Amino acid sequence: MPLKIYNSLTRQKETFEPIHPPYVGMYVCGPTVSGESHLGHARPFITFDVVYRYLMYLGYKVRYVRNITDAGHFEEEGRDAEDKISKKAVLEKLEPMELVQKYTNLYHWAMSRFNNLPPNIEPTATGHIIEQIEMIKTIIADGYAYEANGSVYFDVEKYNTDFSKKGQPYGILSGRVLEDQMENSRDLDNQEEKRNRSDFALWKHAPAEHIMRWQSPWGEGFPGWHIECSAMSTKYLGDEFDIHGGGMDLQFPHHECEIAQSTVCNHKMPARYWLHNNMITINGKKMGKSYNNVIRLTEMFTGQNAMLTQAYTPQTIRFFILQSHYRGTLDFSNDALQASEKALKRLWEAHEWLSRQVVTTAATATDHILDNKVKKLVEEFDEFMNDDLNTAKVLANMFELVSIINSIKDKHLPADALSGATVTFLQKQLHAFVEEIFGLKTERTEDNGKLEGVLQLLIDIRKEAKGRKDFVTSDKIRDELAALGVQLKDEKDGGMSFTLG
RNA sequence: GGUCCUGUGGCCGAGUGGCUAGGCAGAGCUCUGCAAAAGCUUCCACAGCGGUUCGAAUCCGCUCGGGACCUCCA
Repeated sequence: MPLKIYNSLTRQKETFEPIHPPYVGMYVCGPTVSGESHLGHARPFITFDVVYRYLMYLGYKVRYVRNITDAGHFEEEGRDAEDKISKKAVLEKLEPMELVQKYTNLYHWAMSRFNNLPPNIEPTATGHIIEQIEMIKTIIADGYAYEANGSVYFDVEKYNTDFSKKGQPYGILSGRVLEDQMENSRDLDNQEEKRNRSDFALWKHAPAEHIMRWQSPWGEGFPGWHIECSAMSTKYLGDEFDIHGGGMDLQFPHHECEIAQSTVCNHKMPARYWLHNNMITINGKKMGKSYNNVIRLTEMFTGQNAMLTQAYTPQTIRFFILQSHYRGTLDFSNDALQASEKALKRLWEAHEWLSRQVVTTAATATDHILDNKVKKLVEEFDEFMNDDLNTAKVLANMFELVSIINSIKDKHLPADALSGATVTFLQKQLHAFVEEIFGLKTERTEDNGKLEGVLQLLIDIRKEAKGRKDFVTSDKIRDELAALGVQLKDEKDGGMSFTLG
């Protein structure tokens, strides 16, 4: 069964066929580094990290490009005509690039805590001003943009008229009809510069107080909201590439404008498959700055936010996101996060135990029904992922397997119930899906060597105490370690294990 | 106002018309020096009304509720 993904452009699931197999080009809209990332931002980056990992698992050679927007984008267009980044820089008495660097660093730190793989190319908007200007020049030359008072606007109506004939009207992605837009578009300042209200800026004239500014054929200014993605995706992935991703809220106008710009310049729809993840909500409302309900990632990790009853690890959040399908909304709550925390721990412990088992491949199964069930559950991992990346269903199967693994571990099921080949297959696929594709990892990593040695010593002493029925000593060790957050667990075979936190 | 999505058990969440998703929480049991962990069993469900169908959470209609986009937004 081949990979099928839901294409926002056609509004249906389609079989994924790369333009130039085995190569795959994927562009994902990255962050605007004018502030801290919040929980909502985590979703696309984790979702598309899993897409990236899964494509590689399937054997594709992927070039994953995710930009950093470190220039442009208005707080409120026209009102003070001030660049968001430069505005904040003034307030904080910082150099714009100092601010950009600070939030870029924070963003990279959060990405690595989530165990997101770095993209192959992470281009910045400020590093591609020339490419953007060149693209704007082409659009003007082709007659789809015009200059007004040092700014350049895209002529949406002309584009729509001409490209509707080619089956690609403005609004093709979001399903909007330009005529409706014209009537309902909100009143904005600087409208008088535009020929039509739906026209959007490619280049903005910089007023005197604007700090971030570049020379252009139209005077000093800075690029418009959408042109950077067109310029950078074209430069690194070509006129036509495979996958374009981002949050659903970018579908309009951002991705719609990207399509228009790129199509004029390159005479092609830029991407074949458009993937959009849904929003994270909180109390049913989208988490976003306009709603004043964001929880920043640093707050998630420390618990320092009034909406949080505790801190959550990056892996808990990653698991939480993977438990739902990426196209549905996902509601945040402490209860839900706590459930994820426990579930992840259970999954991880079973996976870890199983991966330590040495298997005799030649062994045959004594329980053929169970053996077949396990094989089926594992084989379905691929099947579910191929059905529009249904990570939730894969996890459901994993938990059925966790029960079986734990039963064997606790000797409720005989060790030879499964064939060696099945156990090896299970080990291999669990490793592939849990670690390589879902990108989950254990939280306890560093300085474990010495600590584990000390713990093992305590465990040995406790075992000896138990052996001579000195429960005062054994309970003391257990309880005091528990108070420090180290949980000891007696196992069936007289062994003992521990978990931190 | 326009376009679209959505309503699943205490909570979160999958669900291709017919077969208990799964997780967390609750109850009982097993194991255990006691716990914890784990296993087994179990409770709780498809917003409402009507229609199609042998059969609907799943298709259609209506009603009610929630949300997103139309403006920077992941």
